[in-house]
Amino acid sequence: MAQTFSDLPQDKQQQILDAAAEVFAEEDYKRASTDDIAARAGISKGLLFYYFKNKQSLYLYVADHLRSLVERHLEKERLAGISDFFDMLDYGAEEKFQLFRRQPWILKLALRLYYVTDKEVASPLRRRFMEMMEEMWDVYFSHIDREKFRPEVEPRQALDQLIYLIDGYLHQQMMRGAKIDMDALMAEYALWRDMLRQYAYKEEYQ
Amino acid sequence: MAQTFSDLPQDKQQQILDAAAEVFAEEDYKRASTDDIAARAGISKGLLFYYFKNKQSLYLYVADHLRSLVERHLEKERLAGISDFFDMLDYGAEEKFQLFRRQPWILKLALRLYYVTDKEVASPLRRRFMEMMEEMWDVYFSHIDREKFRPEVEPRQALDQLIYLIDGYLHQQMMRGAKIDMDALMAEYALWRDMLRQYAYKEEYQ
DNA sequence: ACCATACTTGACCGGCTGGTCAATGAAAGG
DNA sequence: CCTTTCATTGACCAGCCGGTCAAGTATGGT
Repeated sequence: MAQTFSDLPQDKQQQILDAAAEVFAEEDYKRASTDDIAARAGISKGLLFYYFKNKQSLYLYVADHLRSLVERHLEKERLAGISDFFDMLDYGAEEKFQLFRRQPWILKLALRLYYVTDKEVASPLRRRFMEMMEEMWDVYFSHIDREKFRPEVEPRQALDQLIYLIDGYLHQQMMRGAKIDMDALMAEYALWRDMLRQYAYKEEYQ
Repeated sequence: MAQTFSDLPQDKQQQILDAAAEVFAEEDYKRASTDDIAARAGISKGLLFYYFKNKQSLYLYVADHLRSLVERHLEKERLAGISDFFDMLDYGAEEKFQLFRRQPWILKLALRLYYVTDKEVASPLRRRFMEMMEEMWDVYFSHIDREKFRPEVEPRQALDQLIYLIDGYLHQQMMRGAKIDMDALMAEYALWRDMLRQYAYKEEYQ
């Protein structure tokens, strides 16, 4: 976006961002039309392109906005006291589940972004997700207690596996066409966490 | 497709199917153009629409073709003798890895189809995947030895979890933009299988 | 009141693409 | 040959959509 957009009054920014997020959550990148976004935001298309160089940059802006929204939601203070890997997982999971339960559109949009394959935005989005993962690792997990792990198991690997499970599960649910049921997801999560702990932790820490 | 397409000589069918598969593997549903497909197949667009009612039905035809191709590849005789859940997993995995290693485009196309979000084709594709999963379950796993499982673990659940892991892993790899490394995937697979066995099987069958 | 600047509009353009169709060619049958 | 039937072509149409721009409106300073 240009300078100009961030100078707008909060509520007008919000109004445009909401419209864009809405349309981008409902439709494919290609099918999500800027006409539609402008109309829902109650502004002309010309103005939309006055704020944003093109559709792609609007898309990426929405993605960045979503990211910062999720990050802002996590209370960074509480996690300082957590040194157990699985406690940390629980903490992160709970915070996010809470957020998604309160504002389901966030999850809906996040999933769209996560599964985008359109070549015009896929690779910049990829980079963002990789960054987010790295940052998450650094902030949350880099100084957890490795002593509890079996020597042959890398904590990062265990985290990745949990991500895969969630990823695959959500994808499957999306394919079923069902609304994402947060309670069911939490139940599954608890199962996976226990399985992973059994696999990753030494006997005495189970 | 119409009657007419299946009456075509094999090599011409192949030529068109190959072109379509190629384009559909490279691009989004929306971006994959019928002009392009016709050109690559060496026929006119008019003829393409003479064979197929519309782009959607061509897409689904390609999907069905891929499915039958994969199914035909599995040797159904050998699996009759397998009653151990994890042996069966190994068997299925090996067969598919082999296929994908020999013809990487199959995996590439399959992934595109698997992650399609375009509303014009997403839901029919979904249905196909669900069917495939059910069929796979019936053929491969419905009569495996449940005795070895801990009573609280459902075999189907364990299978689903493995699927989630593979799904998530492949998606992550795609996001990295890397070509899918089949050897790395097999190594990961072996890990997951062992983890799952540890979790799902009674002590004495580990 | 005037002007300059910034904001806002919506008509418009051009490119792309799914799908159609009248016309042409080729085969088959008599 | 002639005719009927089928296969094949490619020009064409209509709709959609990203992006532009000349023109209009509001704002604020002087």
